[in-house]
Amino acid sequence: MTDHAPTYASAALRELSARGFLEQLSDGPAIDAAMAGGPTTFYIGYDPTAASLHVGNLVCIMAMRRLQRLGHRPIVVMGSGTARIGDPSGKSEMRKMLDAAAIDANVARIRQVFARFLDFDTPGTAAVVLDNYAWLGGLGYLEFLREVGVHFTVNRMIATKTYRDRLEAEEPLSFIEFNYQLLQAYDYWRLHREHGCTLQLGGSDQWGNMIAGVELVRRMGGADHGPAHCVTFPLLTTADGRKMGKTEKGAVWLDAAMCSPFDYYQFWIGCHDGDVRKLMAIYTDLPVDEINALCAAEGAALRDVKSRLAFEATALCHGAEAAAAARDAAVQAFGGGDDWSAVPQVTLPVASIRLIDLVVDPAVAAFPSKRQARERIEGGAVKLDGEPCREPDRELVAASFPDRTLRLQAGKKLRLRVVLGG
RNA sequence: GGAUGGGUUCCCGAGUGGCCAAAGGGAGCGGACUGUAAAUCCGCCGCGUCACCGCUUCGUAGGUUCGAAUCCUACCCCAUCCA
Repeated sequence: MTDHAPTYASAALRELSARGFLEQLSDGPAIDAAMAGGPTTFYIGYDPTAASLHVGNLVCIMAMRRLQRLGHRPIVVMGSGTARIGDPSGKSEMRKMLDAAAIDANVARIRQVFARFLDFDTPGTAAVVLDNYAWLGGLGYLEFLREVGVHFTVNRMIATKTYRDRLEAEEPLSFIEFNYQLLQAYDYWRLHREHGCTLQLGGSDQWGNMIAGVELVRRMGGADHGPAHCVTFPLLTTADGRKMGKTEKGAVWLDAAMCSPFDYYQFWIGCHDGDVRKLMAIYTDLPVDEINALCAAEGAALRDVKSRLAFEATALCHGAEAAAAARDAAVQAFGGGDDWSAVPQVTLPVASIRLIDLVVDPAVAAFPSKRQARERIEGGAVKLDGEPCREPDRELVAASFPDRTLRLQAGKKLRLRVVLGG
């Protein structure tokens, strides 16, 4: 990826390249020239198919942040319209269709995430959020076919990876999904025409859809703002080849309600040694030189570099205060401290409970089944207030703990304050 | 349409009538070690108040048998080859 990195004239591409963002460019030299020549309006689309974005999506958001800081103008497109269709890219089965209410609820929550990463105020480069339902919602079928449909050949479409994979696997590709690419291309055309957008960014699985947009803009004769381009970013994997951003508990969400700052911080600090530099380059604002200097550390010193990574990343997403709290909590919870005030807390509405029942309670969910919980407890995986407890049947009585609160430690990762009674 | 081989627990993959909840490997989890990392070693790895008991599982539905993942029947799906 960084093998023969070309030298770019634009600060934008130099920055993205140096930080490991670039995967494919529709026309590198042209993009470089355009961005070197002045502010470029670019966009990324997000389909609100979940209530929050996760760290996988964050790659693109950080790229937007980088570009905005270099004077370019971001447009975030919330795909309320396209979410009603479902993008088949990278999926082997049709996604279940979402109803309008669910989509609207998702949009409302996701919008808030962007406020943390992008600047919505500075005149000239302020980010804007648009919703493609605004132009897709009222689209007339005949009109759309005549205006847009004529520019696509089915021959060409089924040759693209997204559709070809599905067809070759002989998995059903519904007609509604087959239309997805046209709608995304149409988004680009509208943004180009009405907002002067000349660059689309996205994950590498979006290449086919994005190129379709680039071509549509050209065919629609929209040269007013210069040619349209697109750039993709790599799908990040960890040093041992796993998809970035997944943990045992699922995706690492950016919404504090779905993934606490404490857990978010833990996600970063738990990364592999070999990933630290790459993650810092993409997920923090630290200058490349500083990252290189930090990552020169070896052995145990890398631990401090990781905590820096975790702090920076958490601060961006949840604010410096929450990040500091997460860091302090981590030091306490994993460093043998007693002050767990910043560690996540759950309350169980009972005056007493057996250890095994506690540990399996949905609110705690330390282990997947009672059988395993029993085995783990007997194997010494659980500590209460710092003391190992190997008795699954031990009755925990609220009154015997200060403030009816106990510090629960289960396995390597889970740290929780448990309040009994309520 | 025909032939042959196959569908096994998260994945790969053994198992061809009882000793099979099902070898082995991977992943995962827990413990030790450590740097909340890696490597290594040990343990666990369907569910259940749970050691030697019960329940559910080996493509689906039936059948034979005291007893089946293993045999029979039909059906579905996959791979390769032929037309």
